[in-house]
Amino acid sequence: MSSQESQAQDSRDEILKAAMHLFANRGFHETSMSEVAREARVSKALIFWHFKTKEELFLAVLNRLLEPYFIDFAEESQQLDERQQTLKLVEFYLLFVSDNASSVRFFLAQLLREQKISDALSEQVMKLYSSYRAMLVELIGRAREKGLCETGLSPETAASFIVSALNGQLIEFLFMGGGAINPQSAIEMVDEWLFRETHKRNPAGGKAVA
Amino acid sequence: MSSQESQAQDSRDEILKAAMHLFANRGFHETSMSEVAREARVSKALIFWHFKTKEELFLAVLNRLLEPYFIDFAEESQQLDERQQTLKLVEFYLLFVSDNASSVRFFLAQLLREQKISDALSEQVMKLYSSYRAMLVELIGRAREKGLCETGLSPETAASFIVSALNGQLIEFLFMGGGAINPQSAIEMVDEWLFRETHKRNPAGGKAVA
DNA sequence: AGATTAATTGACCGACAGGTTAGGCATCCC
DNA sequence: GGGATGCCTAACCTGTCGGTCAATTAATCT
Repeated sequence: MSSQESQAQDSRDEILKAAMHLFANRGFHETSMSEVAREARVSKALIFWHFKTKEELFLAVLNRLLEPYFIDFAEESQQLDERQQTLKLVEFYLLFVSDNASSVRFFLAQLLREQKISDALSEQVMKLYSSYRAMLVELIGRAREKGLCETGLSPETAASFIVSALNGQLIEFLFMGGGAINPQSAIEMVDEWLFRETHKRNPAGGKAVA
Repeated sequence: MSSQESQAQDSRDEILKAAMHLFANRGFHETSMSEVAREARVSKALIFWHFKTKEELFLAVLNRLLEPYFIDFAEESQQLDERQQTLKLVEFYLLFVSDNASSVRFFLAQLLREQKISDALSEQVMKLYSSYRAMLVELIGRAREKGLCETGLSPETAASFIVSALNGQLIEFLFMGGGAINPQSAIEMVDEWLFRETHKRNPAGGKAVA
C-alpha cells in the first residue's frame, strides 16, 4: 500500500469514527456533514470524496459497527457441562452489550425509527438474535435430558424467557443510567431459576464461569 | 366558551394531532413545521401562534401522549391476595404496552437520544417506572412475610428481575414482529418463579387474574 | 523532469429549515 | 357603530443543510 493510499485510508477511518460517534449519539438526521467534518478534522468536501452521499456514509458506519457482532461462541469452552455453558452464554450476552453499549444503543435507535434503513439492518440483527436463542434452546434441551435442569417448561419457552430477561437487563442498562452491568446477579438468577437443585448444591455459579 | 375560543381550540387540536402523528412516525428532527402545517391544514404561522417554538409543540405532544400513562392501579382489586395482585400488576404492564405500542415505541426512541428534550421526558417516565417497581417490591415483601413466596432473593432483587423480564417482553414485542403480547405465559412464568409451591397447588394463575 | 493521477480544500449553490412580520377578517365589549 | 382583541394567513428573512466545483498539493509513473 502506497503512502498515499494509507493516508487516504487514515482519513477515511477518521471520518468513519467521527460519523459513528455522532450518528450513535445524535441520530442520522440530527447529525450534519459539517459536524462530521469538524469532528474528523477534515473538510466536508473530503467526506463527499470518500462517500458519495450521506446515506452511503451511514451504511458504511452501519457495516463497521456490525463487525464485532459476528463471533462464534461455539468454539469456546467445550469441556464445560451444559449448566456452565448456559451460564457462560448468559454472561457473554451481558458482557457484550456492556462492552458495545454505544453501538447497541445505535442499532436500537435505528430499529425504533424508520423502516427504510432498519429493514436491511433488522434482518442481520434478527439472524444473530435467533442463532443466539437457538444455542440456548439446545443447551437447555441437553441439560434437561441429563437431568441437570428441572424446570417444567419446554426448552424453547425457557430460552425465550431468558432472552427476554437479558433484553430487559439491556434496556435497564441503556436507559436507567446505572453503571456497568453486573452479570453475576443475572447469572445467579438464571442459575437459580433453571438449575435450582444443582445451584443449591454448588452455588458458585457466577465464579465457575469467569 | 366563545365560538372564537372553541375555534382556536379546534385548530390547536388539529395541530397537535398532526404533530403527534408525524413525530411518532418520523421523529422530531425529521418532521418539519411545514409538514405539520400541511397535515393539520393550517398555515405554518398559526402553529407558531399556538406554540412559541417547535420544541414547545413537541413537549405539548409529549404531554398529551403521556396522559394515558397516569393510572393508579392501587385502587383496583383490593381484595386479592399478594400473589394475585402481583400477577395482575404483571398483566397490567403487558396489556398496557401492547395497547400503547406506538407511543411506547416513540418514548423509547426519544429516551435513546442524548438531547435536552428528552430530559424532561425521561424524568417523568422514570418516575412511572420506579413507582411501578416500588409497588412490586412492596407486594413481594408482603407475600414473603405471609410465607406465600419462597424465593431466597430480596424483594428488591426479585422485583428488578421481574421488571427486567417484562421489559424484555416489551422489546420482543416491539422488534420481533410477532403479533400481540400474550400475557398469560409471562404471568405463569412469574408465578412459577416466585410462588412455585402455591403455583403447583393452584396453577390457575393466568385465569384467576383475568 | 514532466505528465498523470489521487487526496484534499475553500468557496459556493439551491433548497428548505425554523421563525417573523404585517396585515386581513371575525368577533367581542362599550 | 367602532376601536380593541383574537385567530389566522401569505410572504418574507436568515441560517444551515446536503452536495458540487475549480483549484491546490503531493505522491506515482515514464
